[in-house]
Amino acid sequence: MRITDLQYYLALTDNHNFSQVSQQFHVSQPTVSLAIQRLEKEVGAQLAIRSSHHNIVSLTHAGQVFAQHAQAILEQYNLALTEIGRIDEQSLLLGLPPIIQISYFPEIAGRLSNQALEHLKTVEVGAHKAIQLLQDGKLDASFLGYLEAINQNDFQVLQFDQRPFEIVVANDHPLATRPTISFKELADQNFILLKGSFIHKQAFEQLAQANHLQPNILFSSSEPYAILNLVSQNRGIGFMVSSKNIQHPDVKFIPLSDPEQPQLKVGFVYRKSPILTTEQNTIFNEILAAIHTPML
Amino acid sequence: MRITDLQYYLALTDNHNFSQVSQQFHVSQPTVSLAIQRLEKEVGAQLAIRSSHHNIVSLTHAGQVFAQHAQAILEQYNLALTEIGRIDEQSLLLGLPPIIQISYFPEIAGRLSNQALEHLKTVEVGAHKAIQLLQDGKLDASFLGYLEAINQNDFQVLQFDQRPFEIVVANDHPLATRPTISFKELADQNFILLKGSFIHKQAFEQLAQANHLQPNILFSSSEPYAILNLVSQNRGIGFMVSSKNIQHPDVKFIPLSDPEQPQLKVGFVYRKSPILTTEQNTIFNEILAAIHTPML
DNA sequence: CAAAGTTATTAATTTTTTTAATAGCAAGGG
DNA sequence: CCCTTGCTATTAAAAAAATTAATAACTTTG
Repeated sequence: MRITDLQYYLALTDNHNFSQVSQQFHVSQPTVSLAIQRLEKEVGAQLAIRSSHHNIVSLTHAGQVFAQHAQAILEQYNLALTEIGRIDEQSLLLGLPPIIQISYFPEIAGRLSNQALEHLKTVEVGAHKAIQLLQDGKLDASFLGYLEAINQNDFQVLQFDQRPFEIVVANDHPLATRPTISFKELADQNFILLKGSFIHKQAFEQLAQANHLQPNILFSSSEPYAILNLVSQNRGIGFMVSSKNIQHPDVKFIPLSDPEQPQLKVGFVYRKSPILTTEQNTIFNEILAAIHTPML
Repeated sequence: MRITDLQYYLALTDNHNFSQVSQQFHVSQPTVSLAIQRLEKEVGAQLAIRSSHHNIVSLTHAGQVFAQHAQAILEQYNLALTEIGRIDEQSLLLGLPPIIQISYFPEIAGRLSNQALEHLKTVEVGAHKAIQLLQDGKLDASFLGYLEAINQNDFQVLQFDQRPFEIVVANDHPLATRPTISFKELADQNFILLKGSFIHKQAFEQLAQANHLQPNILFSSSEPYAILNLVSQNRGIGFMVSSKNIQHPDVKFIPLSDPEQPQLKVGFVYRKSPILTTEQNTIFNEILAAIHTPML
């Protein structure tokens, strides 16, 4: 069985037309015809039901089953090629969601050696995209921010921190003296949110829904300091995970008192048995050591 | 890329010897040599480090990465062959753990049409083995008995019932009048357990451990009625999930009062997007309908 | 019933794979 | 040291497999 035959077959399952497949791959029509016959002989079952009827090639039951496996094989094949293609770059390619980049990565980076930092490349991705890229072999590992535990069979997810979302108000805001605030007290406030952070939005909506509110969102910025500035001018209030990396003299972070509140969970994810060069492995272990030390 | 080349390569990763691989596959040594060269050319990287040195062929980093993918591809290939090989039998092959066979399957079978029952074949398997066989394409679906939620990415697990384990005593046993019993009261009892049911054993040990006991197990039988008989003769007490399919006039099932007690969870598992013949699909849907009706 | 669109078959050609023979290399034993 | 042993690579020839162009055969459609 050859990979090209599988490619023809998979194209056929899309196309339902031998001739078109042959054109797609710049080969003659009998090539495709014979390729499919070869496959059928090898698996011992008819895969496609041909009809000189215009346009209609349908799959047998075996053909449908086989299509799934053919796809899986091709994916694995492509994965192999991209992964091996990436080997020469001796760096470790890391996914980094925006929130982590802001709130955690400075601290983690501080714990890494220069040698490790030099060979570390990061790509900005959300949690969903990160898993996708890992699956495609386009990332070696990724940080993740999420609200609900992530379960991915083939990947190891290490959760290394968790912290609540807080309300940000100006120091001279009426709420600034409060030790805690419940979300439903904020029905009339204007919110300034973090743009591009799917997680902040998700957490915000979760709280809004639980409290049956539809809070007004004044503005979204992808730059946390822009938000703190606007908050300090009392243009609105913020909703953000507190972090020692995000500070402003004129604003105050106030915890929520809601009994059920979303928590930002922060994790590190990688293939269960990653094969790394010794250089990559060194960096990898440094990162693992860094996240195993509690965050401030 | 051909499957046979991958087979040679994988054998080589075991063997570290081109000549032995060639003998294994009854081909000449240059065949293997050239196959590996072809692979290396196709993936664009050296895979094996040869040495005319006796016995030492080692893998490059790329070679190790590629070995993983080669294995995955071969597994998928074999899976395709076995699955397609099973298609002709028009029946649905179902895994059935012993406990389910005794406690649930009679009721479920009663809800199926004759047509469905005729084409249903069952294989006795534990939960672990069931998932293994599903992954190998050797089962279409399986019932599962388990204590802790099962998480399997590629499979759909429907939990359709859950019930506690109970103590079985003879009607004239001193404990027979009790509405409930706590497990730690049973330290001095002789137990008669269900043999071959990994789940019963696991639940029993869980309770024993939680109560810091090492209860005496008098006997294990794989036949539930043998247990009930012995219990009725006051030879010992039983530990079993109650079921209307397992009854005996001279014994009584008594619930445990322990706050934390294991529950037998009963589920049905199948590939997320199963491809079934229309006949199989009919049976499949009947089973789904049957388990969606609450059990007695 | 002819035209258009499809897949299968055939025989010739081309490409790829396999082989037998052999070269070449390194280690180990006398 | 040299010969033997055990290995892989390289050849050139042979065998096998894949591809093609040409064409047959079939079905629907106008």
